[in-house]
Amino acid sequence: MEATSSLTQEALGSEAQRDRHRRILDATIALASEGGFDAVQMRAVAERADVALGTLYRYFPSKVHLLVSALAREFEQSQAELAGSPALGDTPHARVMHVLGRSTTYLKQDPLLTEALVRAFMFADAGVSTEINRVGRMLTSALTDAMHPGAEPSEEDVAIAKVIGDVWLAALVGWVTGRTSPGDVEKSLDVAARLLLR
Amino acid sequence: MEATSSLTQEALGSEAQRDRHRRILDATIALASEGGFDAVQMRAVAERADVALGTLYRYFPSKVHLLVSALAREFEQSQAELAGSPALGDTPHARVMHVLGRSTTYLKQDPLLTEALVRAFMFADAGVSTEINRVGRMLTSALTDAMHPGAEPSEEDVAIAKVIGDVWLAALVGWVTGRTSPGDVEKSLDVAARLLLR
DNA sequence: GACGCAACAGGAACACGTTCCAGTCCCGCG
DNA sequence: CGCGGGACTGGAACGTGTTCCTGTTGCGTC
Repeated sequence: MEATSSLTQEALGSEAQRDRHRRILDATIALASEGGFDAVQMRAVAERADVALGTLYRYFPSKVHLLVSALAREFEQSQAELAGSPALGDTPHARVMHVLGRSTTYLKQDPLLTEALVRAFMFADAGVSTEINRVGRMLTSALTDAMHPGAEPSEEDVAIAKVIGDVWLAALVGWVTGRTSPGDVEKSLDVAARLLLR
Repeated sequence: MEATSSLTQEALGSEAQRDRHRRILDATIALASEGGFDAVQMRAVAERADVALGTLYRYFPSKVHLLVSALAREFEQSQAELAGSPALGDTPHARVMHVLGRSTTYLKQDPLLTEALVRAFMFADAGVSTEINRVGRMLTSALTDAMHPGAEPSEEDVAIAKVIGDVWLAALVGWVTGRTSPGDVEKSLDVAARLLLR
């Protein structure tokens, strides 16, 4: 296996370039954690990552690309961490809620980072659909696996997982835009999962 | 009843002010229809509405407020137009899809306007939650009424309507960000409604 | 009709995303 | 070692959302 986990689809040539790439994403996550979407300013990212502004734009063509790429890396890391611990629970509903609860708990711990990433997700256009679809697939497969561990998901399982993903997204939007509380996110998900998994 | 339908929560004093308010929202809708979110530039809105930039900001404290207010007015108007024509269909699923199909058809006719409004919805913060919740309530009650016409909606009806609203939002986001087609919006909604209304 | 004041017009100024350019550095190749 | 070209730096510059300031106008009050 590769040593450095494919950070994006394109392989960067030199070691120095991989390092710049990593520093930029690190700086992005750090700034987002500290001050949310607005604090991720391109000049600030460049300065903290110790690259010139033009270089930052050479690596990521826009702020949204940058944030979505950072989101994808974080999501991948957390999924990798969780890969070893299966969803607990006796019913599909319980296991799905376990998976969703873990993710939501993680997001709640870093509300500003969540705000930045969700906002970027919302503002993305077709140009970043690759990264976005990657995140969507990871979530869908995590949910279908929780519904029926180890089994090949049926078409209906996938449809249900997608609906739950939609509810999750809408609930996150409500939360990061300050209209609902993080508790409401889990409540919405519980209601949706109950309605869908019966 | 009032003659001029409360455009926002606050009543504007003079006739001239109500007229400015209307002109501003008209200009917003027109620019959004022509060029989407990016074309709704505050200077352009001010010029087309024939008000000064400072005046525009006196009426609407941000571009997002402006767009969400415009969305609320449009939504209210379309709901008022549709109030006379009940949802057709023999089952809750059919009636809900009829309601959703009408709205989606309407949105498809004006994709740039839809893009502008959905983007604004996504970028809104707590300051515009009043308008946003108004839109959400209108949608929810339209759906619960389609599910069981004339009846008082049960708690479960409301929960189902909210999930469908979430799916609708997520599907619209996918569409306006260029990741899916308008046809996919209706497909997602159909799948969700089928899963929920059984 | 005169006064006072809030709203408005016109426009400058600032912040941040984005683009662009001139000069410099690094690295492989002859 | 010297060259050439791509990558990087530093910084200027532009567009648009937002703020602010100054002067003017409309309108209710006396």
